[in-house]
Amino acid sequence: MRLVIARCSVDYLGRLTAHLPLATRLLVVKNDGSVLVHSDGGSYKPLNWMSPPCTLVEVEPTPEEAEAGATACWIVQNAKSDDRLRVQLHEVLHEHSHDLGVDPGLVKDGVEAHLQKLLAEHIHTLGEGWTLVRREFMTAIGPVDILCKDASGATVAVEIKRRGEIDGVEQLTRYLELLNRDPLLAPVTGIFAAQEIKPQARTLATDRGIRCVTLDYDALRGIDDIESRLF
Amino acid sequence: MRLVIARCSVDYLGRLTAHLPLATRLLVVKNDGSVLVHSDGGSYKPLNWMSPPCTLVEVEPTPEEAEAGATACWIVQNAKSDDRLRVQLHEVLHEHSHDLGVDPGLVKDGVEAHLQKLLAEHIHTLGEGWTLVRREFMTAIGPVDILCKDASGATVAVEIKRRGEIDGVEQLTRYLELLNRDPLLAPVTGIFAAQEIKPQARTLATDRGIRCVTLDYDALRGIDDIESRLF
DNA sequence: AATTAGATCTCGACT
DNA sequence: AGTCGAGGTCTAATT
Repeated sequence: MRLVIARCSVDYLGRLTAHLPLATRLLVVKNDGSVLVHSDGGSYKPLNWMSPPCTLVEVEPTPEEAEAGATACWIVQNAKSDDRLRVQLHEVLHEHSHDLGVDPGLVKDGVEAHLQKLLAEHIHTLGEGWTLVRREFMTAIGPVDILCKDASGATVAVEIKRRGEIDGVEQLTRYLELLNRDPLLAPVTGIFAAQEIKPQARTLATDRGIRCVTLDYDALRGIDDIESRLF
Repeated sequence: MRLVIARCSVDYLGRLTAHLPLATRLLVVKNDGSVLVHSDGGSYKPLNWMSPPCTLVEVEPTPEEAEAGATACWIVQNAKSDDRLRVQLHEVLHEHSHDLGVDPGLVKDGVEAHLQKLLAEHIHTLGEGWTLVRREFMTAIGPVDILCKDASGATVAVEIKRRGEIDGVEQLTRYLELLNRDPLLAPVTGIFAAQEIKPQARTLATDRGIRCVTLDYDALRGIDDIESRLF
């Protein structure tokens, strides 16, 4: 990894064109040739970048660029597309290279998968006497998160999201349409379950007769802990 | 901006929990307190990070952490949520601070807006004798990208995407439903136009009687160039 | 390899 | 401040 702090201007040419005027920025060149251009603010997204696989070549600035003050020019070319980054270096203020080695990588504990597992294990939180049919119930257009039956034995399809938005309701609607064509299952009703449900999504769901349930992740985990302590 | 290359381990606690085992990484601390943890590969996304607004405090490692080799510990706490990053520093290999100042920001030239403009200007590419009604035709649920009339005078709503996926078809369907309630416009048919249309989206659109059109950005630009040269 | 759904999405525009 | 749509999305899982 090579770190350069420099006064520079940057041009990107590819799926769009973008230009960064002359300013002081951090340039990170990774081992795979990829480049990040960061300013001293914003979030983790760089102002500009080139994704691997790509190659960096250093060229002489054109007479016009040299006239404007450029001392060097990087051309970063993507190997698969014709995306290209052109960095004009005017003044290098700091430079350091270091070999980091290979990273062991991130260990994650997901949320939506965990929510699905917890809710499937405690399906009675949806209603007294409810029973699980199965998780990831397969249909022609994809898996339904949870299929279960209410106390009367009627089928219910549950769609789970971390944040419930309008496209989640659309997705569940498509599943319900399909499931209701199956005489062995019909009539199938729907539950839209999420940690947080956006007002528009709630309105659309309610309008379509889909029940909305707000999931409390910590509470579900709590139930889980209590029950695992009991048994 | 503060750059640190160090052997470190990182834990994130917030919307999910994640752990990075001990390894050599780049730590970037920006002026607003935000932190990026980068390895020497991957894309522009850091292995782990904390978005602003947040504060970084350096604390003594716990006895257990010190035992394991930690010499310092950063706690990066988000100011609005309870997201938190804990960085255990085992060995600092390089450190450098630099004031970058405020960045003038990125100048962009978008694609979807440009596609919409080009198609509106050359609406006849959709069919002989077609005429533009208007771009961004406003409805109660949002603007339709392009409203036009075919050679027979029938109204057509066009939804434009760079990449045509299923939710774009859903969006156009909602517009068509609404537009067809207006007796002055009905019957309104739909065109789903994109540089690239995913098979599932094409199937759904076709099933609903929506015509799919693949847009050639370069060709449209070409027509534009030729016509501007002619006139 | 291609497709799809999720993301600690991020980012901007608009209400 | 919240919502919505787009992204040079990126990324991981699955077909």
